[in-house]
Amino acid sequence: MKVRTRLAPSPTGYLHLGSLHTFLYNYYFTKKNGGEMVLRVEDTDRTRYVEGAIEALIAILDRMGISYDEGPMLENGKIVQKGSHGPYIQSERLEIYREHAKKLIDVGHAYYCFCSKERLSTVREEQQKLKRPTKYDRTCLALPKEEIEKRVMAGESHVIRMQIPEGKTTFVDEIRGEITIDNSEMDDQVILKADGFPTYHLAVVVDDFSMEITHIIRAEEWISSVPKHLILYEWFGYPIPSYAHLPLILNPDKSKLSKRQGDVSVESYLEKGFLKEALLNFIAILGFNPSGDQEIYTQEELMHAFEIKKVSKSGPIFDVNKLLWMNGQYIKALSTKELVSRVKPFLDGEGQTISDELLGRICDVEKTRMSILSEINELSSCYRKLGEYSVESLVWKKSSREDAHLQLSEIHTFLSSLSPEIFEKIELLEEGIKRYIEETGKETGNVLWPLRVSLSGKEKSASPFELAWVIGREETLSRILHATALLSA
RNA sequence: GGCCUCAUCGUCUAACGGUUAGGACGACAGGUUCUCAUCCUGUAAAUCGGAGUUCGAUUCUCCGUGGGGUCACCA
Repeated sequence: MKVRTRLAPSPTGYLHLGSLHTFLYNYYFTKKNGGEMVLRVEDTDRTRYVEGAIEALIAILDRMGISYDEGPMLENGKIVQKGSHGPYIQSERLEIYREHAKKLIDVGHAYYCFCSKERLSTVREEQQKLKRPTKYDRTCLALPKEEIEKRVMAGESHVIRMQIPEGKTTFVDEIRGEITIDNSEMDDQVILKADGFPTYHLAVVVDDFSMEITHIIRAEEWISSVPKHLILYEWFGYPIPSYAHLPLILNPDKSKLSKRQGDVSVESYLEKGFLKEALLNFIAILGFNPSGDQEIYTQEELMHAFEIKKVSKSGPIFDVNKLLWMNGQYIKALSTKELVSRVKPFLDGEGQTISDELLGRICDVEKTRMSILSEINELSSCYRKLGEYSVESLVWKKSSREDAHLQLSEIHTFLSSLSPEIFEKIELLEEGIKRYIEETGKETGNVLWPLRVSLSGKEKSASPFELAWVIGREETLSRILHATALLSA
C-alpha cells in the first residue's frame, strides 16, 4: 500500500517552529518512502478564525520548500484545492462530519447533550474539589428519547458526545512502542459542537480515513487522545493507521515551546535574518541525528537518512545559540553574489543606496563576522560613511601620537604613489603595503594599526588591506588625510 | 492530583550488553594576527538514585526521584 501522510495545521496566521518540525519529519518520511502527502486545513474552531491565514500558510510552506501532493495550493494568489480526496479544508466538510455523528447516534455510540457550558464548568469545579476525575456526568444520557427529539426539534442548543465504552485501549506508537490506556480515564468527548462544527477528534478520524492516510506523524501532545480516535475507528469500521508521536520542542525552562518565552514563528526567524537552509537544518536535527558527528546536512541527506525509529523520545530545548552558529556557517558558505541578494532586503533606508559592486566587496570581507543577515547594516556602516572616532584610538598601544601622525603621513605618500589598478586587487595591495613596511624597516603594528583605524574609524574591524580595497583609492587617501589632520590639531 | 510518557556533559546528540562514554554549540586556554572575526589546537564538562538479570549494564527489568504532556463545545 502506498504511504500517505498528512500535514494538518490550524490556520493561525503563522508557522510555529514545532509545526515546521513535524512537517519536516512528515516530509522526509513521505519522500523517502515514495509516498504522497496531503495538506489539510483544520479550521473547525471558528473563534480562532484568522483572515488570510490559509494563504499565508501555503506561502510559508512553499518558501521553506515543503511541497505536498494534495490539498489547497495557491494559483495567482487564489486558493485552489488539488486532489481527488477533497475538500481539504474542514470548514467545507461540515456535512460529512454531521452525517458521521448522526450515524453514531443511530447505532447508540453517541448521544445528544443539552447541558450548558455553565453547568459543565460547575460540575467540573465540584469534581475538582472532591479530587475526582473531571468528566462529564452523563446527565443527558439518561434523557428519554421523546424528550431528546422534542428539544432537538425545538432548536435547543446541543452537542453530540461519544459514549466511551468500558475496557482498555492499546496502540503501538512507532517511536515509543505499545501504549495502553484504561477507557475509564476518558471523558465522553464532544464530537459535534453546538455550532455544527466537529471537534478535532471526529474530524481527524473521518478525514484521515477518507483521505486514505496511512501514517500519522504528529506532536506528542496528541498521544493522550489517540484512544478516543481508536474507538471512533472501531465504531466506523475503519482500518487503523500507523502512529508516530514526535517529542515536543521545549523552551529553555523545559516547558512546551511557546510565544511567551520568545519568538516561535518561522516567519520571525526569517525576518531576523536567519537563512531558511540553516533553520531547516537546525530544526531537523532537533530530535534526529543520522550520525552524531555531523551537524551540517542538506535536506536531501536528511531525507535519505530519515528513520522514524531513530527519532529521539525526549524533547529537545530550542537553543538559539547553536542556530546562530549554524546560520553563520551557512552564510560563510554562500557565494558573494548569493549573499548580496540575501542581504539586500535587510538593508535599512540609507543602505539601499549602496551599489551591488560595493555591497559585494563588503560582503566579501565581512562575511566572517556575520551570523545573521540583519547585521549587514552595522557591518557595512563604516564603508558607507566614516563615523566619528577619538584621536587616541589612532595611536597603537606600543606607540605615540607623534609617531602615529608620522606613519600616516608616510603611508599616505606611499599609497598615493600606487596606481588605481593595484587598489583593485586585494592581494596586490596587501603585498605592496607589506613590502613597504619591510623595506622601510618599520614595525607592522605601528603602521597597520593607525592605518586601519583611520580607514574604519573603529578599533575592531577588518584588515586595512580589505578596508582600502572596499572603499577604493580616493576614499582611502582622503580618510588618511582626515586622520592626520585630527592628530596635528 | 489521575493517567500517559521521558531521563547521557549547561545545550543538541553518538555509542550490536564489552569504548579511555565520541562529536557539535557554548565556556575557557593557546596558535595565526596590527585589532576583531574566521580558521587551527587543546582543557574542563555527562550516563538521575537504588535494587535485580548478567562474567560484564549508559544499554534489559522493577522501584524511587525528577521533568514533560494531557485531563475543553482549542487544535
